[in-house]
Amino acid sequence: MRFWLMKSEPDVFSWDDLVAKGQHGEEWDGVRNYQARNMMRDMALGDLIFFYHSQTDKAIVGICEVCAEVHPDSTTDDPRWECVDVRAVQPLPRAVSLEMCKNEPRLSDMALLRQSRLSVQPVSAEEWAVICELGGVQA
DNA sequence: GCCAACGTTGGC
DNA sequence: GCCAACGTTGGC
Repeated sequence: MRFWLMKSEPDVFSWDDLVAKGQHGEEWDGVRNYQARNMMRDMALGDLIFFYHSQTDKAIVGICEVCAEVHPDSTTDDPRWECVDVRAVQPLPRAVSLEMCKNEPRLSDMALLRQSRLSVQPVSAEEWAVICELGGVQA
């Protein structure tokens, strides 16, 4: 099992929106970036994903999981674009802000900090554990 | 609202 | 295949 992080603008699609989708989850459509798409191609059922609110929040707010592996993005006819489906697992008791990540030396290599524009990114097992700790979640 | 970073497009 | 122009994302 691997770990990932996905970004969404809460005004467009928020954590609460994902929770409202229930067990069927939601297609993570709209990605038009090869690097991000390639990450989704590498995802397996049950992989865990941090849900990050960009722009207004700038914080990791929840954990979701892959509930359907990569398939064509239903929002385009362009066969280049594929995506996975995700569903909410649990919110973080304490949101982990971007600033908290910056202030944590063990997270200094995170893609979130080094490649701020990448919307789907890998998270190492170590980084996952640190963020769970900061967020008040049993890893 | 600005700007840095960076991805994409298209002319040559 | 290079590079200038341009568009988008996201932090500040």
